[in-house]
Amino acid sequence: MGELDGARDLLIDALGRQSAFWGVGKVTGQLYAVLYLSDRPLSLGELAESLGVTKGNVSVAMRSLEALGMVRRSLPAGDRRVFFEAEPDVWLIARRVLERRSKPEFDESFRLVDEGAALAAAGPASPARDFAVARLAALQGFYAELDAIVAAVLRLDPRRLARLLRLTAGRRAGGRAAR
Amino acid sequence: MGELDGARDLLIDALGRQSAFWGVGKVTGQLYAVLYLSDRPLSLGELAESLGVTKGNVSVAMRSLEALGMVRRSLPAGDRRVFFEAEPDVWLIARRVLERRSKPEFDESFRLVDEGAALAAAGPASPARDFAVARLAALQGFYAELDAIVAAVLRLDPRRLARLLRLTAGRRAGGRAAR
DNA sequence: CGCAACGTTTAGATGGTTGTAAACGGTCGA
DNA sequence: TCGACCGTTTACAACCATCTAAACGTTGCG
Repeated sequence: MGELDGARDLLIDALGRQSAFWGVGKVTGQLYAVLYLSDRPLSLGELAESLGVTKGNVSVAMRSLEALGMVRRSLPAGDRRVFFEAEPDVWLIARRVLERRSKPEFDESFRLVDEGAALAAAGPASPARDFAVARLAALQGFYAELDAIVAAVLRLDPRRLARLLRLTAGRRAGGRAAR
Repeated sequence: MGELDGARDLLIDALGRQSAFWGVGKVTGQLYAVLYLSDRPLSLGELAESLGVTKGNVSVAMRSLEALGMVRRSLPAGDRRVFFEAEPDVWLIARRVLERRSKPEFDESFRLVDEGAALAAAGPASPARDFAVARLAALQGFYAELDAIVAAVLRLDPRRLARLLRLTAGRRAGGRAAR
């Protein structure tokens, strides 16, 4: 079991870094790592002990994980404890996070840029205004393209998408890689 | 000029939100917004005044913006002031940020997962080990696919990429009109 | 009943980030 | 060479997120 524990510690480190980097808190990712490698659901107390943190800390972190759809809660009959198990489909998780967390923030900026572009276009003509209008139009184009990419990532089968992009990248953008 | 100022304030808000969301600090994005809409380079003092923050604050923020390749510094002959202008290619910026900031963090996690997978595979066979090995293999697949997507975004022309993905998405799911 | 186990909530400490204010150093013009 | 102007750096204050510890409410069991 030594190697398994070592592997688990490495994953705890890896996912803890990731979750901290994406602004979701360190223990959040660490808890997911523990559940991801566990072949049975774990109770809140077990999770707390496995990371050496308090139950209160785990309690709030699990709420975030549930909100992101990263874990499921199960309540066995005849047991007061609540058990958690990891959602194993990491692509599903990535899509959900992108959709529920990044997308709204992104859309709000998009809306503000649209509003600003309309406002600037309504102003009296001047060199400064023309410059700003052109810049805002370029920014709108960027947002639109980014939106298309995000939409594709959200809707396409990731395996197919990765292969498609690998092919296109290999051909240096220009070949027809359809099949 | 009223409409222009309004539009500028909206962009300051939009990009300030974005930069704060991506963990780069609020004023950083705000400063870029000011420069992005300015038809002439601005000095550090002008930037500080336009946002109502101190010059010291602007000084450090501009350092970050330079490190990300989001602004350029120009030193006109016969003027002690330093002037800044925005890099206008937002796709170029997005790619650079993805490359210099997200990619290393992502690669480090990838490496740790690889290491963990190798370690787990080396351990004595058991149901728990087989489970963990399978899970880690799935995670490695996820990272590999994600890597392919990121590589494509980094290398392809964004306009072509957006169109390609729009087409593919349209063929697979219902057509999605651009905004 | 009363106790024990469990998860949740709250108050407080702690650390990291972000901003200000002011001292500092360098450079140009008079 | 003096003085004014700029940008940079430093020290410090304010804030926000995160964690712990402990009180709390609930539930099952003897």
